[in-house]
This record gives sequence, C-alpha cells and structure tokens, in this order.
Amino acid sequence: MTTSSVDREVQKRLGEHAIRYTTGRRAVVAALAGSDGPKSASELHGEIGSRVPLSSLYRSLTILEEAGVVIPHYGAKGLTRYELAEWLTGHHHHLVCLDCGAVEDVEIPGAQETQVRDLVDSISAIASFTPINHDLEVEGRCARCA
Amino acid sequence: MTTSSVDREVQKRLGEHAIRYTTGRRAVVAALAGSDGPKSASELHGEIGSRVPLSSLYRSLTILEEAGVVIPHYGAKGLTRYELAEWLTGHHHHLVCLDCGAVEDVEIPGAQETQVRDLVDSISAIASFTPINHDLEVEGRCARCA
DNA sequence: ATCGATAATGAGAATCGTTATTATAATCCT
DNA sequence: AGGATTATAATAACGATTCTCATTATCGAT
Repeated sequence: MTTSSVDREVQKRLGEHAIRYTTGRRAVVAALAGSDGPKSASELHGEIGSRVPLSSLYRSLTILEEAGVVIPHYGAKGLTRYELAEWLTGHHHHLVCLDCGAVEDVEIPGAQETQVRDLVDSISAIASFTPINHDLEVEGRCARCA
Repeated sequence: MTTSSVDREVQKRLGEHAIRYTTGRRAVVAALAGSDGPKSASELHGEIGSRVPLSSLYRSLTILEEAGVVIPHYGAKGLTRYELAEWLTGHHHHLVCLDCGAVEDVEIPGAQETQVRDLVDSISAIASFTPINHDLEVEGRCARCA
C-alpha cells in the first residue's frame, strides 16, 4: 500500500469517528508509513522535527491508537513502539533480533496463516480465552548479525 | 517440575555463575514457581511481603535475569512482568488480556507444538533469520473480562 | 573463630517514558 | 462573524525502574 493511499484510508477512518486529521497526525502517519518497523515516540519526534512537542506526539499516538490506526508494541525499558495497524499494512509477524534489537515484519503465505489461526483458536479454547489478535514472535539472530 | 526441584536447579545455575542464592532471591524464585503466569515487581512485592523493599526485588530480578533464570515480558504502561525461564518451566505460550493486562501461560499438545516449530522455521527462512526462541502471543479477553 | 575482602541489602533520591492539566489557538457550524 | 467544540503547547505530575551509598551479611584465608 502506498503512503498516499494509507493517508486516504486513515482520513476515511478518522472521518467515521469524527476525529480531525490534522497536520500533526498526518505527520505521524506519514512517518510510520515510511518506516521499516515500529517506531517509538522519541524516534518519531526526531524524524518529524522538534517543532512538534512530545506531548502532542503522544496525544496524536493515543488518538490514532483509539481509532485503530496504529498499534502499540511494548519493549524493554518501558519503551512503546508504534506501527500502522494491520488493515493498513497487511497481517504479519515479527522477527526480533536478540543482538541488534531490530524488529522485522514478515508476511507468511495464506495456507500457513490459516494454520496459525487454527492454532490460536485451539490454544485460546484451552483457557476459555477470546482471541482478538495474535503475533507469532520469533526471537533469534537477523541476517546481518548471524 | 516441583518448586523444590526448581529451587535446586536454580541453586546449581547460580553456583556456576558465582552468584549467591540468598533468601531474597529464593523468595522471588519461589513466588514465580508457584505462579500461573508472569508477575510484575509490585505483584511479587505484594506476595513476598513488604519486608523486602522494591529496590531489592528489582535487583534480584535483574540478577536472576542475567543468570538466565528469569525472563522479562514487557507490557502496557511500562510494566515488566517476569517468569521463570523455559528450561525450568517447560515451553509454553501466552494469552494477554487486553482489558486487565494479565498474562496467562498455556502449554499446548506436542503435535501442535511441532506445527508451531515448523511454522517458525519456515517464517524464519523467508528472512534468512536464525530462530532461537518463539512465542505465539494471543491477545484478547480473558475468561474473567469476557 | 576472626579478620579482611567482597557481595548483597535497605532506604531514599534520581531518572525517564508517559500522562494529566490548563491555558491558548485553531477549526467547525450556523 | 460569533460561539461552541476540538487540538495544541508548555509544563507539571506520575509511576515504574534504576542509581547511590551507607550498612550489613557472607565467603576465604589465616
């Protein structure tokens, strides 16, 4: 999905929720759309420029999260990294490098994704749990660090 | 694995690293061994009793993490929950409640675990990634919050 | 057992990511 | 334009975690 079509989809979604798509929020979405992985508030702050204060950035992220546009990803040292929700980027899983800390997105073929979903359902049933999302996180060493 | 055999294994492991197995650390390990899922520092503080100050608890957790006895699990609001490493508890996956934030461990039958491992291998191969651990995290609503 | 060296603890202050507050500015509606 | 509503900026507050350092416990050698 192109950055501009993401922009359009987000605008539509926010419109449905009667939430304005301001330049600050546009900047966040654009930064995330052009990103190769989840970004923290301070990383976004660096990219967007420090004219936008952190507090506004956090508020934008909260609003976008509530609207289902971005998804939080919690990491070490209390750091929360955000990425665009899967309806904008496609469903994927995460490869977390134990050496360099980078998080890589991977899409998997439909047949295997179906397998994952079945597993998720059967795991959830064991504990009377109602599944909403799932994420098969693989920790290891990325191609560069191997 | 029984609580006392966990204790013995941990003692052995710490001995190899020339780290003392003090009563404070024993208390943390015992609390985690008797738990059905990851616990945060303040939850442990509540269980162990407030005679042990939080700062000591955090230090114990850090030491135990460095020794590979305990594994951190990062969650919303900057909360880190700890659980015993899998060589002590056996391999399992996680159900994360989006409402109350509780994390529950689930073991899955061997046949399905094999499926998960195969998926992990095939996902990793896509990105020339060397898998070490994996965790199928299911987010949703727990039985209490449903 | 005792002494000295080393490691662990306790108590509190400091740090840092994040959230709340509040006053100001921008936007929408009629 | 005028009034209501919503977003922003600047800063204070908050809470989980970490740091500091003086005190205490533990280990090894004598």
